[in-house]
Parts: sequence; C-alpha cells; structure tokens
Amino acid sequence: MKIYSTLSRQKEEFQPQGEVVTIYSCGVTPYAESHLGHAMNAVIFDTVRRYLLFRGYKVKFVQNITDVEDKIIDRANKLGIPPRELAEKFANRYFEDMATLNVMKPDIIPYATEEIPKMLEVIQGLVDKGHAYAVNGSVYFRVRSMPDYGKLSHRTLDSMQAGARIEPGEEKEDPMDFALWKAAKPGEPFWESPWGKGRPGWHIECSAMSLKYLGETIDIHCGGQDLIFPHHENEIAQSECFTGKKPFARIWMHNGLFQLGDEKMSKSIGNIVGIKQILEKHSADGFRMFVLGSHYRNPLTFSDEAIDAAEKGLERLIQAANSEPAPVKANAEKLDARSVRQKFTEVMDDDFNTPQALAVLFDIARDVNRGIEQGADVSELRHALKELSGVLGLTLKKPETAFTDAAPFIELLIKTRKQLRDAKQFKLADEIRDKLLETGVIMEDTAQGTTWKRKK
RNA sequence: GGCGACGUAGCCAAGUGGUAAGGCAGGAGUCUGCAAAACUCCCAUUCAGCGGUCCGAAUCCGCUCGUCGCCUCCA
Repeated sequence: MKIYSTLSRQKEEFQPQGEVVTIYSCGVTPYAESHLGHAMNAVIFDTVRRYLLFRGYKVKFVQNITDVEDKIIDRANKLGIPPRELAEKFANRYFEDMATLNVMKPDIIPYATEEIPKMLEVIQGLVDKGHAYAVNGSVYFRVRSMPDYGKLSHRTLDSMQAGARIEPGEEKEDPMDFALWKAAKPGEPFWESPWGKGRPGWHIECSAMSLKYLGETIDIHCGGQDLIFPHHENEIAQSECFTGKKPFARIWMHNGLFQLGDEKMSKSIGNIVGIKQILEKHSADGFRMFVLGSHYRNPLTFSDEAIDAAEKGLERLIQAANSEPAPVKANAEKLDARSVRQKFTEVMDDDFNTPQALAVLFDIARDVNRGIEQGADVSELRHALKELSGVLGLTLKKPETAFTDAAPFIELLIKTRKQLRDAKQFKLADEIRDKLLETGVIMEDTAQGTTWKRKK
C-alpha cells in the first residue's frame, strides 16, 4: 500500500510501526457552524481510516479540538459566555454534522484547554534545550535553532524572510520565531505557567496531544493543505526538538481545498458554505460521492450541479444494492466478486484512489443488474457492492420515505391502479401515476409488480 | 518577490512512458400498454500551446499562455 507524503513529496510504501496505526488529525476551532471544508476533510480521512480497517489494520485515531484561540475568545466575549461553553457547543454541532455524513467519531478527542500541563512540559523542555526563549511572559520557538526548519513546506528561512508579508516581531529574536506561550492580555482566559499567566500558542497543542496520546512518532498526521505552513511545520519543529527523535510523523497527508467558483473557500474571504445548508438539498451519501469522486489531494470546486450529478450516479448504486431479489434460474451461474474486490483494493492501495474505487462500484452495479436480467445468482456481488461502498462510507440506503404515514394509501392507489391497468384503463392509471409524482412519489412498474419510492 | 499545484470530451473527473477509467448530460435501441428503472450500442485519433528526448509521451525536459493555492486566522 502506497501513501503520498507531503514531506518526501512522493508516494511511500506504508509501513506502520506496530500493531496499531496511529493517526493524528488536526481538528477544528469551533466558534461557528462547520462548513464544507470541514466536511471534505473529515470525509476524506474517515475514508482513509475505514480503508485501513478494511485492510485489517487496527487504527487509533486522535482528533483535537482547539478550544482556546483568538476568535473563540472574541466571539464568546461578544456573546457574554465563557469561551469554553461556546467551543463546546460548536464542537458538539460539528460532531453531529459529521455523524450525519457517516464520519466515524475519533477514538480520542482531546480539548486543548484540558492538556495545558502537557503543553507546559513540552515548552519547558524546549526552553531547557535552548530551542525556545521567554520574553515578557511569552515564550517563542527559536526557528534558527533547528537546521531543517522548513522541510515540510519545502522552503528555507531565508526565502521566507524575502517575502513581503512578514511583520517584524517586537520581542522576537527572529521574525519567523513563533509563540509557544502567549502572555495573558486583559479579558482573556489564562493559565498559570513558569513564565506567568498566559495561554498556549496555536501549534503547541497538537504537538503535546500527539505526544501524549500517540507517542513520539506517529504513523500518519493529516490535515488540510492550508495547514502545511505554518501549523504543521511548527508542529514538527516543536515535537522533534523536544523529543530529539525524528520523524515526528512518518507520513504527512494533506487534502486539497474546496474552491468556490474561482476562489478558495475561506473564512477571510467570507464565502463559506455551511454543511447544514448542503444537507438540506443533498443526501449525505451524495455529498460523499461528490467528494470522493475527485482525488483527495486535488482541489475540488463546489457546485450544486456537481453534487446533483454525483447524486444521480449514486441512485444507480442504491438501486443495484437494494432492488427486489429477482427469481434465480435453476442451476444459475453464481457470479463471484473476487476480481472486483481485487481491483478495488488495488486502486485504493495506490494512495487512496477513490475515483477509481467508485468506478469499480459502478462496474459492480452493472454486473448486478445484468446478472439479475439473466437470472444469475448475484447475492455475492451485491454483498460486495454494499461492503465496498461501506468502506467508502456510503450507506446506499434509500432516501427515507418520510411518507410512512402515507404508505398504506399509496399501496391502496397502487392496487387500484393495477385493476385499472388490467382493465386497460390506461388513461386513469397514468393519471394516478402522474398525480402521485407531483406529490413526490415515483411509481415504477416492474416484472415483480409496482414499487414506489420517494422523489429526491 | 519566494515556494508549490493545476490546465484531459458539453460538465465533473481518473490515468503520470506503451497507445485515453468512471459519473452526469446527449443520441440510438431492447424491455414496457405508455412511462420509469435496468440493459445494449454510440459519444476525446486526442490530453492548454510550441519545441525537445525516446522505438514510443497526456505522461519526461524546456519555453509560452492561463488558472489556483501557500508565504496571515483557515480543513
């Protein structure tokens, strides 16, 4: 199995260190409703996790919650509630949304504010080793103390300083030095530390939690491409300088970012599309199909039309997975699923090529439908379709009827319509079908009788 | 200015040295009382453009054009 790592810029043979694959995923800063970017990220790494499980690995998946940060503090102050309360509220909403998208919950969800002692330990260690220094109650990481700083984002300190966007730090030795600990400002939450009251910098939490829950070297560290610099670069610096061990993470996986039209979807641009907004119009499976239809490292442009298209394709899979079992011919051929399973594994083994994995699912669906037509035994194929879809997190459930109360009446109409059809009263029969369609119910006449489903 | 990614059919999107997956849309059929669904067939002599390397390139190299991202909070 090969996985592309941002660090080496190539696909690497995946070799977990031990029995359990350790994964750290950079989580969210919860101060508002979650958006498409969160959903895309979660769906992608949920799929990675599911696939590893499918391949027989045990997985320990840690995803943090950053519950202390400028925007949370601002927002909470404006609302007059404690930052922690705000963070918890939106973190819970985030996990609700993710559950809707069939994203498995992380095994461990550490909250930054509950891990301050571990962070202080790491910071102190960095100070002791000369990798960090305290100024006016703040502590900064000394980037010049790390010779290979910049190795993840593939840039050098000098090239970065040549850039126009660096503000010289008032108290920093080097403008690229970054805060491990920030001295408390009035109106902000703070914790006691050897350097006085303050709060952690953004990057230190992930190093601390990763070290605490997964050890000094983890198998996979993942996040969005926008986190490569500075966040992940700084995590490496802190962690490797603290432990003296390399690498901090063996494989760095980064997903491409959502684009909206021609622009990135971003908080600063303000063109955010919320998840709830999407789920009003589209199914969770449809959204997952849309995301997995392009490779995870490429940017993905959002459009309702594109999700619609994904959803149409999805219906074929659902149909094949759930169609009425047709009569099987005596000594019918039993279609086996070995080759499609092998193909699925082959493409997923190559850096999680989900677009090709989906192509395999469509092939299976066609084989199932064709098999049914020919009276073959498709039970094994159908099972494979469901199972492999499940590996991608697709449920292939029919859209819930939401008409359960109306079901008996619909059944009655179907019966009446059958009588009309038997009597060749097609005009009336068609009228029933048309009117029912207007109310959102699709009738389909099959060899096994008439079925109905909800229109999307 | 530095670093990086990308440009494949009407749309979405794989493929990264051996002769273009898949989905959506579209066209023609089969089935059906008619539909729908399903199935069958068709739908890129060509991969932004121009050069080069090679027996062979969408895939490697160079240049040009275009788009986007990171360097600042962001998944």
